[in-house]
Amino acid sequence: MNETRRSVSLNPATVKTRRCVSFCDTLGAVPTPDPGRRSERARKAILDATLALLHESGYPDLTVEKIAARAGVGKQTIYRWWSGRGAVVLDALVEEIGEAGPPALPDTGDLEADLRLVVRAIVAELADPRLSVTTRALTIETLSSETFATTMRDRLLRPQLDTIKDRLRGRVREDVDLDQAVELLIGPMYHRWMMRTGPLTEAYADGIVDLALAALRPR
Amino acid sequence: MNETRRSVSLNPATVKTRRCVSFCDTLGAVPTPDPGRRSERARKAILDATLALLHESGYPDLTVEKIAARAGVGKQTIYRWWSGRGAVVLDALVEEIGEAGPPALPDTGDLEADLRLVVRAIVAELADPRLSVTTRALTIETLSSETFATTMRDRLLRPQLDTIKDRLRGRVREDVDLDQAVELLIGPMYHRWMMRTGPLTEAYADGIVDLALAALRPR
Amino acid sequence: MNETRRSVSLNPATVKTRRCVSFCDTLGAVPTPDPGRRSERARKAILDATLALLHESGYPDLTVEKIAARAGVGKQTIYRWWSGRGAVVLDALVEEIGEAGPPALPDTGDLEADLRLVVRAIVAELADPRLSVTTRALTIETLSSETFATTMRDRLLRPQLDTIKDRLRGRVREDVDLDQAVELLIGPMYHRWMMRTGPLTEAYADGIVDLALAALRPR
Amino acid sequence: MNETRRSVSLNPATVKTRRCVSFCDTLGAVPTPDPGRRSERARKAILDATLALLHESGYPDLTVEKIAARAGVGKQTIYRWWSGRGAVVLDALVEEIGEAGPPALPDTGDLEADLRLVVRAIVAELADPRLSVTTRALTIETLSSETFATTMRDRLLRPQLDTIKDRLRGRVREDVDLDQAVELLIGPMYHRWMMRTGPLTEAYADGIVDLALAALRPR
DNA sequence: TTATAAGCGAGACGGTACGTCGCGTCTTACT
DNA sequence: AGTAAGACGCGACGTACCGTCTCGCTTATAA
Repeated sequence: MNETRRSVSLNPATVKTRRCVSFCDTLGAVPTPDPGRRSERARKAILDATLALLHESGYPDLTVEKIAARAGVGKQTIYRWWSGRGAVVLDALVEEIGEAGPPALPDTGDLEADLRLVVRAIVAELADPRLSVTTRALTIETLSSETFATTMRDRLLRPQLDTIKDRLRGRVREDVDLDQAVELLIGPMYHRWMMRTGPLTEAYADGIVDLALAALRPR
Repeated sequence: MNETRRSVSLNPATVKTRRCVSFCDTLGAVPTPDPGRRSERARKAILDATLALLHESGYPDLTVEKIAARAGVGKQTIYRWWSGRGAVVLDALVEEIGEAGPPALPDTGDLEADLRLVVRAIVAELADPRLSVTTRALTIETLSSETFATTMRDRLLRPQLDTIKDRLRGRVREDVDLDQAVELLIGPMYHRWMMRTGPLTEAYADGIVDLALAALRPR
Repeated sequence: MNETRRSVSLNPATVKTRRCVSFCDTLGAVPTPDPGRRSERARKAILDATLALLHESGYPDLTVEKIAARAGVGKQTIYRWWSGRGAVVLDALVEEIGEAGPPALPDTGDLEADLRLVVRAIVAELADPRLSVTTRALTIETLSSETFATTMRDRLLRPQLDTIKDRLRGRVREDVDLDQAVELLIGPMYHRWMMRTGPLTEAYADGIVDLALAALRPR
Repeated sequence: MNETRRSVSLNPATVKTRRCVSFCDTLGAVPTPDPGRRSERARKAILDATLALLHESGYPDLTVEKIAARAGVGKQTIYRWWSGRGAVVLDALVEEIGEAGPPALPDTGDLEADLRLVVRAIVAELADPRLSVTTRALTIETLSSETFATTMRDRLLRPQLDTIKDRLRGRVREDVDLDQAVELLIGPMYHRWMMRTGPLTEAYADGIVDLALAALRPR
């Protein structure tokens, strides 16, 4: 595979560095007005605009003002229902992923083959600059806000990890903690992706699966 | 006192160096003024102020203007020698870690015992909110800027990973890629830390070491 | 002495942009809903809330939204019957003054003594910050809207001026225009009050009466 | 001869909904940064833009944001030196009037003729919608903010009144207070203008002068 | 030994985005 | 139909920082 790792982010010399946290640690604490009166039209327009802008210009250039303008919506309508940029992005991505349905993990009976598929898919997504913008955005926001981290973990991450976890259950050494097992599979990829310590290729994905299975497989 | 803290996770054997040195060398974007005339007083004040603010209010609240004010320095003096907030933070952390000395990886001959020590130390640091601010800051900046990511990886991360890599060399299965091996050890921890998917305890550290060694150990 | 107005509280407050409006009766711009179904309870609550807020925080801080909130009324109920803040205020003040009854101008037969009384009363009211808020509010709205000005002039001001005019009739030089005569008496006070060009004292009131009578009295 | 005033006013027919404002009562209290560093270019651009917008669209449509945009200036540069819209307008008008020089009051030796000229000029200005916009704006602001009132009175009004005052000195009854005398001349006009209680014509101007002189002239 | 040019502190500048307030309109559910 | 409640699109507010740009004022060579 190629090394065309892309960069969502820009050179610090040319980019107006903005504060990474627009998310104000009040994710669940938005005054929550009566949701019955909420305009579904506005909600949808906002989430759509967010995704569009995110894919067009990346997370650092995403602003509440641009979202509002693109969505044809007043800023207040955004702040009424979300606490800030991060919260909107999270919802937008949840929506996006939700539409795509739950992550499909094949069950061929062959654990190694199945895992290889999943891990390769994740690696491919991380390696693709277009696809990984959102992951990058979520990760930044996760690091910036504890509240965001919690929500993001429960709404987006956990379901995906659980899928893998369920798949491993009963198929690995009995003394192994399943959460640790999943992280053994997932963690190295994310680390390499974030730190750019090496190429994200299919070969790499396979290597990780081999190593993980070597550790997990019943003897 | 802060001198006592050492960042196991980020320790570079190298930079005790100083002077000019900002990672803007690699950037080339800054017009490189005459380093001979640079005020050491200002440089130190800036880095100190940066660390102080970082520990007081965290990375998201850190701004160039605040650094300048706290350091009693003109903003231009910052922009003259660094390309922005991220660059200053990187230098500040390099300084901080440099003072703490190189990371000590014991060599008892017992690979498992040695790794257990290192991994436990890293987990301990990540688990401590006070200590992990800096790692958090670096990670955010890494995700935000490719240039930063490169510098950070080469100057801070690589040396540390190489220390572990060297220790593993010749002591693991021959068909294992050493970079992958290191990430197998390190990645899960960082993932759990970032995503808050579980507790960061000594037991967890030991579990990771067990799993990794199960995968790596020659049969 | 007769109180033509009462008012309370002054405070030219903070910076804010507000909309002033035209008065709706004359405007005809309001779709004139069926007045038969109008809620007297709401009407009263709105006017009361308006007066209360006016006296508490002054005209610049008075907003339609605050009136509605204080009155326990939907904003639409205000906009249905009035064209905006100014119109509500005018009605509220008409109500307030109406309750106090029409201004009584004593008729002792001594023109100078009578005028002295009236002019002193007006000066006293203008000098009292608490009482002059309402005058201030009406004047601002008058300056802002021609429609309001007309209504306000006809409903509030003219009756008062006519009272004085009637008293002067036949008691001043024959060649004098009575409207000008009244303004000669009234104008200077308002000018001094608005522009704060000097103290508003009884002595001043008397001085004005003296001057005006010197101009008006038959030789 | 130059025009002593320029000012402008709003066509009553076009008035519907407008904004009134209050001046934030901190006119003299702006933190006053070092005026030595102040950019004359920016200052001039702001005042020019303010006058232009004022004459184009009137006071109610004047906003700080528009001034900044038109002047090619950051909003902060306005707020750094003024407390708000009212303060800028005041300065702009002072500048405008300052450039025109002090109000020229002819001294023909014939007091009545001279006063007739002045009063006719004022009446003409008030009667002209285009010219009286600014007077209207200043009056609203004066009524809304005590601080504004003070500054406006001292910087704009007093000089003009003093010109008339000086002219009256020694030419009127000795027992007359000169401030009251000036207000006797000026007050009725402003009252009629504001309250729209009658036409503002030359005949009216002359009538006021006749009445005032009847009161003031030594017997 | 000056002059001279660099870095320096200070902070104003043109901007962008923030999060809030209030406008006047529109919608919903209730009376 | 009028009402209480309040969301909506909009526009302006006043603030925070961005990165750039003068200003004097040291201060360390090079003339």
